[in-house]
Amino acid sequence: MRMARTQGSHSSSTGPKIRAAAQSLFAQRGFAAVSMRQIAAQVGVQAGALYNYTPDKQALLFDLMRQHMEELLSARRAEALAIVNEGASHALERFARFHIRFHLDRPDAVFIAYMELRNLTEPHFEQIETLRRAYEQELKDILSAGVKAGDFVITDLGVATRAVIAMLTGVTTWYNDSGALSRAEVEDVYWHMVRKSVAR
Amino acid sequence: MRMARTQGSHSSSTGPKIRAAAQSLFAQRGFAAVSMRQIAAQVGVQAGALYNYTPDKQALLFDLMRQHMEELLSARRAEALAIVNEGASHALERFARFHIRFHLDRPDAVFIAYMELRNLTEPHFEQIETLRRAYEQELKDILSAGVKAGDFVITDLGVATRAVIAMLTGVTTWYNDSGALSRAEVEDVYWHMVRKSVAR
DNA sequence: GTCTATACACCGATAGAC
DNA sequence: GTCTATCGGTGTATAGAC
Repeated sequence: MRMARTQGSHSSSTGPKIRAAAQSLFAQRGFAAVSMRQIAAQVGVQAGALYNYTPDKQALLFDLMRQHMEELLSARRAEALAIVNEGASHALERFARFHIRFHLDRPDAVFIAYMELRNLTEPHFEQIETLRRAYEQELKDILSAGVKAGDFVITDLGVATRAVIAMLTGVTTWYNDSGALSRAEVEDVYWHMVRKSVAR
Repeated sequence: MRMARTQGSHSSSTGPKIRAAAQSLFAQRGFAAVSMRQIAAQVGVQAGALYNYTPDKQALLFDLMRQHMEELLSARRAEALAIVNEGASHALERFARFHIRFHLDRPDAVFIAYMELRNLTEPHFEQIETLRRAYEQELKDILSAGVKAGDFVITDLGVATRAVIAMLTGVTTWYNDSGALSRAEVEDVYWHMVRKSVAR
């Protein structure tokens, strides 16, 4: 039986809307628990229409994660490029504050990037992992330079890099804008701890 | 059509087997992506038999998480009770090494405890959260005592507590027994960083 | 580009035999 | 306590009209 068309936006902005809806739902409930029908409902289209924008559900997840990681890496590199010849300690402070700020600004994307890695197919996983390692390397280079300059004392460079990132990223699991501390105060607290953790 | 019985263990150990299978599968693929049929297949029973042991799928997840958190808390308290009158620095070292050891020994349970909180119903979530806060308090008490004694300098006690736990728990995301570092070496590296992060 | 409709598979949970 | 069988629902993805 043929039915009259009941809705449908024919909008050229459907693509971004799908991405936004998927990001919000994936972060809230998890990739596996969200259906294409739920994403479509949030956008205001039927489920079949989503396949004009993504070959499948998993590719939608991958696009979100890749965009997030590329944004993270390029934002970091842009900030690093703007500064030249600063000491290792200032570079570390810049990295720590950047990391906190960037992550607190994007709670949904951050959550997905950390929780949904196992839902990527192998080639997609590899691409995300490459981006993650490149970002990690940014911090590793700072720590390495600080050790060479005698500013830092670090037992194992790789472990220290991951430890600092884990500590900083942890802020996303508890920070709330309506809590007792402002973002600037949180940045300060973490920066002091990071600084001391690699100090002489 | 009635069929002949084809398998079924009638084993009294089915309960533990179900828990083990669920833990392994939930950790690998995520709670929402695992079906009761898959768990049953790994145990060697039919899906319906699982409901002799759990009222529903979500209660199975909760039991795993509660057991893990209770084990974590009681193991920590048992170790703390065995020691009296040690300084804050030694207490912190003990906590750091305990945390790393306990978490590296239970990668599946740890992964589930951190990733699947959102799949708990509200009353179950509250119970797990209470246990998590009690464990966090163990570290907070150590840090607090160290500040009072003048051993530590900490800007914000709550943030520092969460930062140290996040740093230590991070070891589970990369450590591999066949890697370059032994568990003892990893403990040392993290302990040195934790110690300095709260130092004067 | 979106719709309606549907193919085909799988889901959690339950009923009742043994 | 486990089985077989099934209920009612939902899943991803696709086909074809407009």
